[in-house]
Order: sequence, then C-alpha cells, then structure tokens
Amino acid sequence: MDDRKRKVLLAIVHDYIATAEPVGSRTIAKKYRLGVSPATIRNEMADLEEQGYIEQPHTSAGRVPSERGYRYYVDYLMEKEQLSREEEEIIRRGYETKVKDVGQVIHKTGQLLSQLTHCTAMVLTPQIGTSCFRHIQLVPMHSSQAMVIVVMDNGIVHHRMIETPDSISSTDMETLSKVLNAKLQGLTMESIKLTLMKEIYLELGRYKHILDLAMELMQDSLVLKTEDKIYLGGVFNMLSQPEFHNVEKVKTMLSIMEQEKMLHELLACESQDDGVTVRIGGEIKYNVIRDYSMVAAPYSVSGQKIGSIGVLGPTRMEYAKVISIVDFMTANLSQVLERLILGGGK
Amino acid sequence: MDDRKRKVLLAIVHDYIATAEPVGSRTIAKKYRLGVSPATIRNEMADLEEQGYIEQPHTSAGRVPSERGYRYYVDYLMEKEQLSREEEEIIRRGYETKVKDVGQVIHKTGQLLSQLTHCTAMVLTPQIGTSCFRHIQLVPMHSSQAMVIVVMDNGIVHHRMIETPDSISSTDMETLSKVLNAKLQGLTMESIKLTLMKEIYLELGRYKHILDLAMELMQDSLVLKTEDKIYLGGVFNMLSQPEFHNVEKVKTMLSIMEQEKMLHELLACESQDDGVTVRIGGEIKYNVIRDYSMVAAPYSVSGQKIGSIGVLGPTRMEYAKVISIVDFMTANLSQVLERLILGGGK
DNA sequence: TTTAGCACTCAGCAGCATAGAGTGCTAACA
DNA sequence: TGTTAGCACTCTATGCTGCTGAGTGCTAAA
Repeated sequence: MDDRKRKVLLAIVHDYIATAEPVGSRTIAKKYRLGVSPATIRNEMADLEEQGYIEQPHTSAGRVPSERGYRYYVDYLMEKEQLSREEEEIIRRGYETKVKDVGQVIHKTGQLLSQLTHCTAMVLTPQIGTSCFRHIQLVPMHSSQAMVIVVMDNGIVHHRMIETPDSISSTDMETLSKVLNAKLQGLTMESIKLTLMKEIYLELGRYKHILDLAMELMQDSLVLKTEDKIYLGGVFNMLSQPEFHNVEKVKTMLSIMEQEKMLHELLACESQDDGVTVRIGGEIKYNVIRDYSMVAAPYSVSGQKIGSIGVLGPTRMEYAKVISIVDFMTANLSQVLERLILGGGK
Repeated sequence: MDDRKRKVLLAIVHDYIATAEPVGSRTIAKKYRLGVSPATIRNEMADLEEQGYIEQPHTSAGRVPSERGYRYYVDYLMEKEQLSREEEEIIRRGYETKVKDVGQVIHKTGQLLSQLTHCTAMVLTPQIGTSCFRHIQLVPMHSSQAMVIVVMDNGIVHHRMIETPDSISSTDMETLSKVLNAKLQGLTMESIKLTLMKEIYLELGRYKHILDLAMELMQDSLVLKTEDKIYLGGVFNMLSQPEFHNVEKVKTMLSIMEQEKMLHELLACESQDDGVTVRIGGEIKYNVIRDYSMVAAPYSVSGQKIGSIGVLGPTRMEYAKVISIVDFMTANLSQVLERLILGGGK
C-alpha cells in the first residue's frame, strides 16, 4: 500500500462520508488534487478494489469504501479531530442545568451525544458493583404497612413497601432500624449474607417476617441495581441520513432499537475494553446490525468502569468526529457523575 | 341519514380499517350484503360524500372515511368490542412478573398497550399531587457529605446528596432528623413552608445550611415529582402499518415522538376528562399530528386521577378495539398502582 | 326507487429510448 | 516503466408512451 493509494483511499472515504454517493475517479482528481489524472486514479482504484478496500455498487458507478476500507481508514489514515469550541460549549451547557439525579444525567448525555453525532446514542446506566451497606430505615406508613429504605455507600438508595404484622409498633421499628444499622454498617452484602445474619436472626427472631423482607430489599439493592437500562436517543436524528431513504432500512433499524436486550449486551461488552472502541459492520457480532457501525467507550467513577456510552450509525459515519465526541463525552460524564454520586454538587 | 346510509358508512369504515384501501361500491355490495346493487350503493355514497362523511382520493378510486365519518362512526355506529380471552390473558400475565416499582409498571403498561393496539403507546407517569410529609432522614456518608431522604405519605421517596459543614457529627444528624420528624410529620408541604419553618429555624438555627438543603429537597419531592415523564412504546409496531410505506410519514411521526413536551401536553390535557377520549385527526390541537388519531384515558389511585395512558395511531385505527383496550388497561393499571403505591403487594 | 349499461377518468405499470456517469482497456507519450 | 488521453462499453436513472383495470357518474329502463 503505497502513499498514493493511501491518499486515494482517504479521498474516497472522505468523499463518501460527506456525500453518501459512490466516488468516481474524476471527482477525486478534481476535488482532492492528487496531481494525477483520473486515469491514473482509476488504476489505483482497481488495485484498491482487488485488495478489498473499496467496492463498486455496480459497473458504472463510482467506488464505495468496504468494511475493510473503513477499518484501514480508522486505524491508519484518520486524523484525530478536535471538538469545535461550539461543540464543547454545547456539552458544557447541557450539563449546567438539570443535573439533579443520575437518571437526568444519563438522559441528557444521550441527547447531547445524538445531537452532536447525528447518530443514535446509547447510554448504559451506571452499574455499581460491590458497595457497602450504609443505612437502613424502617418507616411506618399506614396501619399495617411500612417502608424499608436502604442506603448504600455509593449513594444508591432503594425503597419498598412491606406488609407488617399488626403487633409491631413504630418504636419497634425504630429499634429494629437501630440494631440493623449498628450491626451491618460498612459491610458488603456478601459478608452480611454469609456471616452475620444468623446472629441477627437470633437476636431479633420475633421480627423474622420483617427482617426477611428487609433483607430481600437489601439484596436487590445490590443485585437488581443492575437495573441495566439503556437510554436511547436521537433515533430520528439518524433517520434523516440518506441511507434511510428506503423504508425497509428504517424498519430494521427501529426494530433493532426495540430489542433492548441486544443493545445492552452490545454496550456491556464494549465496556470491557479501555478507551473508545470502533466496530465496523460485520465486526459487530449481531447479524441484524451488520450494516451499521458502533463507536463506544466506558465511563467510570473513581477509577472504576461502571457503564458505557455508545453511538450507533451507518457504516458511513464521520468516524474522526464521532470518536472525539464519544471520547470527550465519557470524560465529561465521568466527571459529572463523580460529583453527583460521591456528592459535592449542590 | 337513513338506515341504509348508516350501513354503507359502517361498511366503508370497517373495510377501510381492515384493508387500508379505498372501498368501492362493488366491494360493499359483495362483502357486506346490503341486498342492493352496486349502483344503489354508488348513489348512497354520492350522498355521503356530499354530506362530508367520506372522501375520494381521486376520481377513479373508491371512498375513504373522512374525519367526520370516523367521528360519526365512533359516536353512533361503532359497537363496543370485548377483549378476547387471549388479550386479557396477555395483560394479566404482563403484570405478573416485574411489578416491583412504579417505573417498571409504567414501562410494562406501555409495552402491553402498543403490543395489543399496534399503535404507539404513551403512558404518563403518575403525578401525585398533594401529599403529606412522612419521614425525613439524614444519613452521614463521607467526611463532609450526607444524604437526605424524604418519604411522603403516598410512598414517594426522594433522596439527594448534600454537603455538610465539618462541624456536624452523625449524632447531630440523628437529632436533626428526629426534631424534623416530630415537628413536620403529617403536614402538607404548603403548611410546612408557610408556618412552621420559622419556628424550626429558630430552634435549629445553627444547622441552617443543612436545613436549607433539606427543605429544598422536600419541596422538590412535591413539585418536582411532577417528573412528568412519558413512556413511549411500540413506535416500530405502528410503522409496519401501510400508512407508513412512505418515508416522509415515518419521519414526521418519529419527529413527533421526540417532542416529549408536546406529547406530554397532549396526554395531560386528556386527563381532565373522565373515561376514554377519542380525538380524530384535526380534533387534535397540534398541527403536526393532524393526520393521526388518539385514544386516551386517565388512570387513578384511590379515586384521584394521577396520570393517563394513550394510544396514537393512524386515523384508520381499530377504534372499537383500541377503546376497549385502553379502557381495560386504565382499570388494570389503577389497580396495580394502588397495590404498589399504597403497599400491600410483596 | 332501483338497477343495468355504458362512457369516462385516472392511477399504476410495463416497455422503451435516451442521457449521463463511470469504468476498463489500449495505445501513445515522457 | 509509469502516466495519460481517448474510446467503447456498461449500467442506472429518467422520462415518455400506451395499456389495463378499478371505479365512478349518468341515463334510461324496470
């Protein structure tokens, strides 16, 4: 792959990304000023096609980058693109208001991501793994109902209504809360389950029913807070791209969007890697989305990866820009979440 | 409008709903056996057209119901349709699992609604208005941070991280919680704000900073829990309907879906009325969605309307069925929520 | 009042010719 | 040996034509 071939490939990728039309030799010669005639470029293109970097939709059309071509572009040709001031400004402003809870942050992140990339944004909600128990509170509500509230070290709060036997008074509940707090504070769920429970049950055996329910909630706080939702945004945004002129494509795309489970696996697996990952076409495991590309990256709080954000779009996407944006957004999101989860913000 | 005209109109509406094709006189004569010849039906159709109940897409096409026609159908001709056993079964099963928190219920409701109606489902999250303060808890977290948790009478729980001055100890927080609980329990937010705050500030003046933050959260618990989100489901579902063969329509529909604000107003205004409301085409205030119809109804908990669910679809929708489904679903949702919010369920 | 018959309209489709974009190949040129 | 001009070739897209069939409205007879 000599230098001129690289230049031709770069030109093809750039032009195709910009116009969504197959690129002909004349166009390259004129627009990209390689200093050679269309005929020469045609020769180069024939070679590139033989090597699998570009393809022809039909005989009398220009060339289009193949998946391999995009891959080569992303790995070797692409120049990193800085975010424009304007873009950075949009992001900063986006987080200025409305950052009162994690859900809102996730939502906003998705919005910004799709707005800036013109693709569909996917944001995995933070999944906070091991954490310590901090506080439990039983609050009497109605006659025979109470609310259990469990606070974890990482700021996660869970609550649930439970039925209480009539025999229990509100002072009982207060005592119960106190004992549980004293015994359990600072422990992880695992250790609570394994060791201490027997002791507690022995001591507070007569409240067994409530204890059971409270424990269940505590467990859920840990396990279920893998309440792994995905925020999806800007599907419409993407549909204005020319690849979706065809109704069938729109429909497959939308049906993909409704398969949350798949999207989830898609994003979750990305979060294994560090930094921004780019998957192009067939590199995505799922057959349904083989025609699209995905750019994703994990975000983290206090050094621990707790989720990821990603962008799904046509293989013909502005990789350079999208990658920078995803990169910038993860950093930003990490910061915002850090402030929010670990406190410090208003 | 004589009896035969009504029958013809009914036939046209039914057939058009079923096939999405303009209905001709021959079709009606053959399929709907009115006992008269196509020519007679043609005469009736000419009258119906003159009266504005049906329209002709072009000269050599059959007739299509106009908005007025649909309206007449919904008001006078339509027969209520019972849900099939199968459908009831689907709904019941849908709620069997996964009913642990309000969000999930809303989500599931949207899913079911769209699945059964083949339209886009919209579910407004419960907006619980006046409620009493039940419990406040300050939980120390890290060195200079604490979590405020506010529990309302109706089972709503809010929490937020706040900064605490270093001078405050965890026992201080305990005391603070206790005093606040004692003073405020059972009051509505309004009365708290108006009368009691001065007294409390006097007593606990040195914690002013924390009190401010706590009060802010309490206020939000009331006001902000108009966290009026809309759950949207089954957009894809609807796009498989023939009206969306045209890409432009798909796009407008999707752009509508992304205008949360509008959808929200749309649903919110419905919840004024009792029972199921049907808006057809231009009866919807917003110009963008003039080509669609909407069936909506409020749901309630302990007699109070706290939200609504709705269905948005092409004017050519199965009104009879959709109306029954929306009706059934609101009743069901009310029940499920009642159990969840007021406690009782596991 | 109903109906049969008939002329008329019009969307949709197939068939065909044309234009234009782009290629590959060949032969000439540096 | 690499580059380029020229040319024949291919194939899509577009627009035109004429035909078909569905469906109507009108008229006149039952």
